[in-house]
Amino acid sequence: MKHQSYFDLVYYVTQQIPKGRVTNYGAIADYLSLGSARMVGWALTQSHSSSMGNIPAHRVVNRKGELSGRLHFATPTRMQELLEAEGIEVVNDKVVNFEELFWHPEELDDD
DNA sequence: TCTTTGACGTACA
DNA sequence: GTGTACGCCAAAG
Repeated sequence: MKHQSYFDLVYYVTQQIPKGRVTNYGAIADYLSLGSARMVGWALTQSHSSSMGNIPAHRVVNRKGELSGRLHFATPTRMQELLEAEGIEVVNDKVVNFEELFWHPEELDDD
């Protein structure tokens, strides 16, 4: 690891999110000490420009578990489709059992 | 350089 | 529960 922008840090953490789990912007921002959840959101807007490319941004939702960033995907329904494909229930653009599926960066529960 | 905006979150009326 | 205000900090115009 070398000097990396908060962008890369956000991308890295986002990629660590286990399949079928979700997290929110505040958790990542706090874990990386970015100081603002907006930095996470902003980084994800540029996720398509990241060197890694495949950033599972669909696993990152807001504090309410709402798919606030769905409009930034290829299609507004893309985010929900990806979540449902991982076994996550989405109703009315919100994650069902969000608290149960919530994942914290510190847990790093691989598998 | 200044102003506005933003995939957020918390506080308060 | 809803609406408004503010903090946070970076990018775009």
